[in-house]
Amino acid sequence: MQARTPSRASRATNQRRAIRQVLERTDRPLTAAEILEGARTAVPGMGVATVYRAVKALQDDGTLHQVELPGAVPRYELSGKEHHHHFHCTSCERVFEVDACPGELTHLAPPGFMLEKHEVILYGRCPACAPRSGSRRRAPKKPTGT
Amino acid sequence: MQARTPSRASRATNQRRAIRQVLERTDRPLTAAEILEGARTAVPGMGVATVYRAVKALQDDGTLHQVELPGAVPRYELSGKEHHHHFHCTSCERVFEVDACPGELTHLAPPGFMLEKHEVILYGRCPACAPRSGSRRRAPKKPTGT
DNA sequence: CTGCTTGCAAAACATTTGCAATCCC
DNA sequence: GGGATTGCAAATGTTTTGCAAGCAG
Repeated sequence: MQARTPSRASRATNQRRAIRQVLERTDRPLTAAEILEGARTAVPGMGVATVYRAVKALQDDGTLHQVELPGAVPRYELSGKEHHHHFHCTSCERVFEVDACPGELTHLAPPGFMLEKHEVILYGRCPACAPRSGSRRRAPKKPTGT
Repeated sequence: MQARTPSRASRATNQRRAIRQVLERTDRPLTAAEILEGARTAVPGMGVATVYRAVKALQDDGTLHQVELPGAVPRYELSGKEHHHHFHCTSCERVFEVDACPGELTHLAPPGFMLEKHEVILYGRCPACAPRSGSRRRAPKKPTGT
């Protein structure tokens, strides 16, 4: 009943393509700085502003999602995933996806408060930073912001 | 084996006293801006830097505690409370204490991850912002930072 | 007095925005 | 060609820090 709305405000540029690819290649939410670093391998001259603007456009676009964590710079991950939470490594500061969820938490809200949603963040050591028996993964590297 | 260390780096100044009082009078975590506003009724000329430095000193002191929430400016609350979480009102942005806890969440951590602690944040409407049957409390007022 | 504290202003960070040049369609 | 997009730099908003003056002990 309606032709494709061609008025998509989003254009396919090299930088946006690069940004999306970085997110697709990684299995964890990335900070703007991490995205920039990764995207620059494809588009060397990319500036910070572009990352922020593209990330915003891709959010409106529904392509990606912002992940806000306590006392940390926001991360971005591709949309389409099911309800999940995150694990924040206290050593390398990287954030990982956690597909589990404690479930309904309505009963935790004090009387008079209307619960709309919840957020659960787990803290600890990721496999690469675990004290012993650490699996051999990427070397930990702290993101710029904290 | 050692006398009381009198070298307590913390002195009792009007501004620190004022800051502590503001926290004591309020039953919810406050932002630096909220603390400053409240403390200025007692010490009119107080500057922002003093709030941040005092808050830091009072943290080392063990007097208060920093509450970090996703995408929000940090709040501060008095220490000594038991393990609890927070409710972040999506309307007035104020943060409230929640004495409940979903309990042990070790089972949520993916294999290979060592869980050290967890954080649960509830979002929704506080009693003052609830759509209907709202109890008559302080008028909502958004804090400066977001 | 001694040196921790304070207020002011500048600095540090992360993110946003103005603007002219550039690229997509 | 026209408008969305980009890079640069300046602007924001929040927290930190340098420094000289002030206050607590």
